[in-house]
Amino acid sequence: MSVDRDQVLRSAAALLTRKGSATMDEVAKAAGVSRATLHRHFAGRDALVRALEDLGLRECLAALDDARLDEGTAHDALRRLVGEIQPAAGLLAFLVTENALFEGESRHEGWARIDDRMTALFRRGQRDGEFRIDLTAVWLTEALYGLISAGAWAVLDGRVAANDFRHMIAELLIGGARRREEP
Amino acid sequence: MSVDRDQVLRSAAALLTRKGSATMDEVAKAAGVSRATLHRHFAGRDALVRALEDLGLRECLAALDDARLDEGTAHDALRRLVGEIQPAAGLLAFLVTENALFEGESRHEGWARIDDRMTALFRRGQRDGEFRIDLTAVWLTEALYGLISAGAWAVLDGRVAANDFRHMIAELLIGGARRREEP
DNA sequence: CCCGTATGAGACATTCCTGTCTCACGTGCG
DNA sequence: CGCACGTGAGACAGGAATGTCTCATACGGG
Repeated sequence: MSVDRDQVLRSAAALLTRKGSATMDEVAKAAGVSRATLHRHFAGRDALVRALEDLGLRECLAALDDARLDEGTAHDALRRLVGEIQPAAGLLAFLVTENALFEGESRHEGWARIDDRMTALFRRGQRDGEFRIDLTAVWLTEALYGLISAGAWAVLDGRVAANDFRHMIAELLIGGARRREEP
Repeated sequence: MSVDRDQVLRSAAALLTRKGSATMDEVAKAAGVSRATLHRHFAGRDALVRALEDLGLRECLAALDDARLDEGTAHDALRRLVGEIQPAAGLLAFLVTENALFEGESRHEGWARIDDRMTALFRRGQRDGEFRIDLTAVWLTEALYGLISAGAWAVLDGRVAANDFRHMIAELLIGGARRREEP
């Protein structure tokens, strides 16, 4: 009977990513609830986006924790991260795209911490000689966001199987598209 | 005196990518023109998005032509493509993100042709043994879109230098982040 | 069983956006 | 100079979206 708040947010993210001008009515329909109920849970569009931020932030932090980024090789940590973050990929795609992460001129504070942890992973990989250094850690972080978003959309559109999400993203980011003699 | 139509469209794309719910008034302000003038050039929001589609389509097709995708190695063709498409990266980021490319259920016809040409490049690279085959050509195409968008945003935010755009994207896509002994 | 709780449907006033119009101003050209 | 053209600023009505409200209904616990 009770509405699944997180599920509503996920539907909203999926819709808003593809149609940023969607109205509250459309969001409600997409989530399968009435506009009245949507308003009971989220005071307005701003509150809805805020809630999306919060949920995305929490899920990303949880994924970062579960991925144990400082254990093992940076390669393996990155693979774990992509796998752990997959459930939040849709939310992430929305948040990365939308200005939601920016307040004023600088990035959302909580988001900056996520950025930092990811960048730190790439830096560790570079220090340990696992990652090349001509591609900056900051760029690798941005690229990871971009690939996760692209992966989320590709899965939604049926262009990539959900089961391949982790492999496609992690292997492309780590090893690139070049064919190699030795694995 | 006369308004630069393409410049208005580029400003609109940059704004709409980050704030999909922006109003015509905000678009006009961002482009540095009055709302009246914006309306004189684009009948309404739909017409504006249509014009964005057209411009993006034209620039991407031009980039594809100039990149001569079927000449030389697939690696080099990809590098040329990324370089040629950089001026259109902002537009592309908007079009990839927004539902603009979808009409009904299937992708915009003109866009499907661009997709095909890019995918064909990756397939050629796979046939010639340049690209690995465990990452599908369709995914590599999607990933290229994602990386171009991420690159456009990173440049806009000053996180990556404009001059590094081509290298960061092409090298990451081709070679990945892994450090190698032999180049 | 009955009551509390949460939802869906719809009405409503208000606010905001849109699309169009008019008028004044500045620029370029003949 | 005088004219044509394009623009900025603002007013305006119409419409769409928002936010709030009421009422009926369905479910679930006590």
